[in-house]
Amino acid sequence: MKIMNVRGTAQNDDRSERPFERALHMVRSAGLRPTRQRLALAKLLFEDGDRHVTAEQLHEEATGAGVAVSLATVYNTLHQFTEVGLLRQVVVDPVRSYFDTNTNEHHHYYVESDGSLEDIAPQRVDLGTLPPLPEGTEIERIDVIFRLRRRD
Amino acid sequence: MKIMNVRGTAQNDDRSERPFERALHMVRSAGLRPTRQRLALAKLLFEDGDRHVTAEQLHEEATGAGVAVSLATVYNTLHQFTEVGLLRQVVVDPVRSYFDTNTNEHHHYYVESDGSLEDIAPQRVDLGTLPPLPEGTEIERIDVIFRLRRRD
DNA sequence: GTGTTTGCAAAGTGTTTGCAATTTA
DNA sequence: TAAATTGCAAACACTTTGCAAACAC
Repeated sequence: MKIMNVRGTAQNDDRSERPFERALHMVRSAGLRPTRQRLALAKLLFEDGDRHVTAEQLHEEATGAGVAVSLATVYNTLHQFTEVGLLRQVVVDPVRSYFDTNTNEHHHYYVESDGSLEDIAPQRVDLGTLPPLPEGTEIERIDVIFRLRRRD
Repeated sequence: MKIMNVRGTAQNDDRSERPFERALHMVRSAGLRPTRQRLALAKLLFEDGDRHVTAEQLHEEATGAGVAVSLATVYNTLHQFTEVGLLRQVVVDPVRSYFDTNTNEHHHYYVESDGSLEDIAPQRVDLGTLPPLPEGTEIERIDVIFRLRRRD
């Protein structure tokens, strides 16, 4: 079952389908060719609920799972998935790029010391009245990042 | 007039002093040797109210102002200033690193298309009740970023 | 003087790209 | 078969580092 959102980009619902079918269908309905690499990466990314990965991590994971994918392809795929709305890029660290499988509105906890990133449901963060925006601009998105440290 | 904040780091008040004196004093009270380069950079950074700069920008500015500083020194200085609390690093763009002369609590407007960054006073953003934090963690800082696009 | 800081050029990191070989439709 | 995609290695941009020369105290 496929769904298109307002911008016409593919949406990842349907957690119940088998991983492979699901990956196939997600890639297809995003308008991308279902290549071996894309399917393998989609499967890794989307079969286990919400995830936050770096290109390096995903590449190692794929390699470890016996899927031969070059790092360059992982980068390309992550960006393509982001463009079609299957992923969202999270900017929390000046050196690493994280990609989030949750594309809905939500916020993040970030523990810099171990690089861990966790979702916060949007209704847990109430921004109240929005501040006046600079002339001639409109909001594209609001990111709220709780930067945490481990106690002790 | 110098002030130390709770963490014992130097604070940049005293906008009224002449730029050079001010720079000298800020660098000194931060426990850094007042070298020609540090003073020149501090002067550029702090003489004109709140600023957001990248290393590259500051380097060009210094060079343009007739101050010979190597880019490596600019990077080192920006990080040293950040460590001692004179600057704060703002993470909004996966490729550029911004440094903010406003080290007090506040938030940001960011227009990705032109890389412009603007402060939002903390009292304009009311976060209401904070969400429950992951076990064993505490808040270091909360970043709210309004990602904007230009209308038209 | 002595320890700190600088500049340079070289090395590093994460990421992107050009292009031939491969794969999908 | 035609167009899209991949992989490799080289190129990239930004940032850090090693070490000798310059500088602050």
